[in-house]
Amino acid sequence: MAHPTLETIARIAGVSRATVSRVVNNDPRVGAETRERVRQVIREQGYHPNAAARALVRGQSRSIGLAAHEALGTLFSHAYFPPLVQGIADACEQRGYSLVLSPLASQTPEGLMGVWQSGQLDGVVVATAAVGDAFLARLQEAHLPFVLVGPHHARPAIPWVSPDNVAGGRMAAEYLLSLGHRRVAAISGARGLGTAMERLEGFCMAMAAAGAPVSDESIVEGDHTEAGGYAAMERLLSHAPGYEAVFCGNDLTAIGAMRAAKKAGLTVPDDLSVVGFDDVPLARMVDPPLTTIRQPITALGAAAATLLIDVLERPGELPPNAAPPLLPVEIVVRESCRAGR
Amino acid sequence: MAHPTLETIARIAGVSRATVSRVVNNDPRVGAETRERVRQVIREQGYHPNAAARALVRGQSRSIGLAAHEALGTLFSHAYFPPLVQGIADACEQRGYSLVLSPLASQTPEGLMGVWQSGQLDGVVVATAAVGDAFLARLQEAHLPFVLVGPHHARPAIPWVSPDNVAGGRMAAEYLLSLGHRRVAAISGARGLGTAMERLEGFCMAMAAAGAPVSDESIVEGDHTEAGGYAAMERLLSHAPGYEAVFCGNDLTAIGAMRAAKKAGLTVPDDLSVVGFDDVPLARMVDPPLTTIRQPITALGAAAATLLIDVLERPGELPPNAAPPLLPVEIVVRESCRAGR
DNA sequence: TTGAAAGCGCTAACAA
DNA sequence: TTGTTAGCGCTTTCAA
Repeated sequence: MAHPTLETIARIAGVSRATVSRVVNNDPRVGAETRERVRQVIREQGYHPNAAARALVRGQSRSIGLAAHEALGTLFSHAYFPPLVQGIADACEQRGYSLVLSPLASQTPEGLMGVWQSGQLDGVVVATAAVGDAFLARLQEAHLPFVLVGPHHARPAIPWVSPDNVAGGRMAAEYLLSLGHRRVAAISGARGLGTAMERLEGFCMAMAAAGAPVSDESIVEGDHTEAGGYAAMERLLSHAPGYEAVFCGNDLTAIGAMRAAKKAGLTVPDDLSVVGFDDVPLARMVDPPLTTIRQPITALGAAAATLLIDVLERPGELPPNAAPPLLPVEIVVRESCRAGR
Repeated sequence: MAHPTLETIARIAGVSRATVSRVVNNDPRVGAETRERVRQVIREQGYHPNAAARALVRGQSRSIGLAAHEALGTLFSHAYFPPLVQGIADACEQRGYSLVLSPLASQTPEGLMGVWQSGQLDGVVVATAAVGDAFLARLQEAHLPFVLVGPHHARPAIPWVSPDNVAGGRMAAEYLLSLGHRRVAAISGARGLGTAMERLEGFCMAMAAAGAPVSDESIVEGDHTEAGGYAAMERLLSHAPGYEAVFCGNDLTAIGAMRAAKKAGLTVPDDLSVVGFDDVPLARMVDPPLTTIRQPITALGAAAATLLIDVLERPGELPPNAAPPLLPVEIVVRESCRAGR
């Protein structure tokens, strides 16, 4: 017998299907003796409830999807994505949910809608910093619950989780300031990217609070890639040299910036202090090891999945406007900064 | 109307459920006019077939799982895993399958069996180098089709895909030999790990073919981690110094070995040439950039998923003993090797 | 505490 | 070419 069904168990145990179902679902309304006998048969026969049948009758699948706006091809090469997936997977396991990766692949709107509307998923974690509004609209149209990873202030009813980017930017600035640096530049991520803007905001706030100069010139736009960081640093160096330190919107940017600094004959940290953001594994391995703001990415993924599952299991219970908890970040001091003067 | 069903569409279009089903499944036995009308209604109503109902009646879910023997926590920190997942996901998308990540999380045998036996998955890709025999036995017991990523010769009936590790080991040795080195050591992965043994085998074959010495002393066992590579290199240096080059079982090992060499006052590549295996992203970023054997990891994932889906869709069609195609590897020459003498 | 029966949304064998 | 019908394996009233 490859796959016994409820019926099989019921017949062998001499009870009805309903009773077996109750036993399987821990319904208290079953006699102790009957329960034991049924359990015994279930064990003997190696019975496991059929997921599809359950999903059909219950109207939910106990699985959630992971969606990303970017092409799948690039996702797993980001240092960011894998630990995020891990956090999501951890939380799913803990709550007894399956994690389905497919919908992030089907990039055509039709493909996406097909998956989303098929009832295969109870909800989805949208793991992308730059969520297009069209994407969100489509998601809402699908009547599929979802949560966002990353800050989102435009549509208030959407639940989201995020690291405390503002605090991180502030920490970076305060650290550099504490080292005695005054002329501190910043290479941000793309304007319009909430995450990047928050980090920059924290940085600027701390600089302003200390009376340190921040100008249009001292802040250049990167794109969160190594190449972007390199290019941005080159621009910084050519247009307005003389900075003692630079705060970078993420680690890749910082690594690119260090490469450009080296190329320009500067030594990090002797001539230029550099602070990154994220603490990707690479950060500790570059030369010099990068001082950076650590983002709890795995925790972020877990928080997102947990929030989603909470929404799924207790619909309407969470006040949608409740401010989501910001996950704490911390500074990891390594060797890319040195005291000024 | 949140979710129209077949019934809804049938009623509106004035046909039977069967006809709608035929249209949805592209069954040719539908009149052109009827088909068009039904399609129209489907579009208007935003109908999408319910996945659970389909899975129930068809007895298959069109989704596959990804299983790993190791703890989930460590998986996504390996440089190897993310691109593998990407390849699998790519192939899944192409064939219209969903990829479910959950089963690699539930580490208890009961948890695993629950998922595997629930019919939620049509098959699973087992992505782990060191598959325990108990694990395989359990998998077979579940009557769930699966394929292995990585070489597997012990149980012949199990389909697997693998990079050409032997050729890779040979390439590394031949390259080092061509540079004029004779005293070449090797730091392998764990004995008993098929992948590691194949790489070493290729290396030894090429060395032997060239009449270069290989001894028990010149081959030490690592564990495919950076720390393991560091420790192994230290051992090599203390017990039998004077090697001109070292072939490492993977890149992490090579990076650790380079660190140990530096620590011992050796310069890479001037005093010691180092070759790695895998070509993880890190390989190009370390100093000096690592010469290594590139493994097509994403292609490997895609091949595994494709093979699995082939097995699922054409049961019995593939001769189980057919030698699986070995995916080609290539040497990536960077700056960690220098000509000898 | 237990069972009978209806039905979740779909496919497929059989009829017409 | 189309419709009727019988389930797929499960949960869940409603009765007993």
